[in-house]
Amino acid sequence: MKKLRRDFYCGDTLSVAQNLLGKTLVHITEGKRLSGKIVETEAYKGITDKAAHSYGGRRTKRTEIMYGPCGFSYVYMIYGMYYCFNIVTQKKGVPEAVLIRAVEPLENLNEISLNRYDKSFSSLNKTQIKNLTNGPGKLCKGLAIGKSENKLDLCGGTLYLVDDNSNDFSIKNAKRIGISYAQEAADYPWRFYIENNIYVSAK
DNA sequence: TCCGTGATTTCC
DNA sequence: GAAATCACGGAC
Repeated sequence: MKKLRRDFYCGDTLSVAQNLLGKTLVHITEGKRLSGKIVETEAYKGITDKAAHSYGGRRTKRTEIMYGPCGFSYVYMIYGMYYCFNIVTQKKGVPEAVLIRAVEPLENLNEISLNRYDKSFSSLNKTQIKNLTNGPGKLCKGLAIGKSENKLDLCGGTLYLVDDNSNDFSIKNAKRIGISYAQEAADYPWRFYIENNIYVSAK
């Protein structure tokens, strides 16, 4: 169980997005350890990617973190209600990132359940368990990732990834989700997921 | 399958 | 100021 070092996050964003699959996302909050295995990611290739917040070199207070060094978190709010968790890739000045779309909950299932539903894990039905963290907004709520988790160094002690040597799966790719406005970029197969994992948000 | 929710950022 | 937005849950 080794914490991933910064060089893991630095480099080609499409490669990092695939390498992230099977890794464990850990959030230490209020003395508790919440974690889940990453099963679905999407790559956002900055300047040339119409679906990215940083398309065309757009640089604002919100996107500033993407221009920094790799291995930092980029958490943004969407539709006024939900957060999405991204990992900044590439070197300083290149605003690319990987969106974590879904995880399989691993540790402290009861805390994750309370965060999501205000109900204990043992009271959940099958559908509720499946829906715990199978989407970008859901996993942020479940793992308690919000505004205060933005701009964190993933090489620190609060929010980080570990390698549990989970390699026994095959990777599928597909079009990204929810970006039909992005014209030709909407068809790029930059979504990656673990085949046959029930926590993947869509097939 | 569709629609209301609802806040932050960005664009004009 | 207005529009747009990398979702979700519940009503049909």
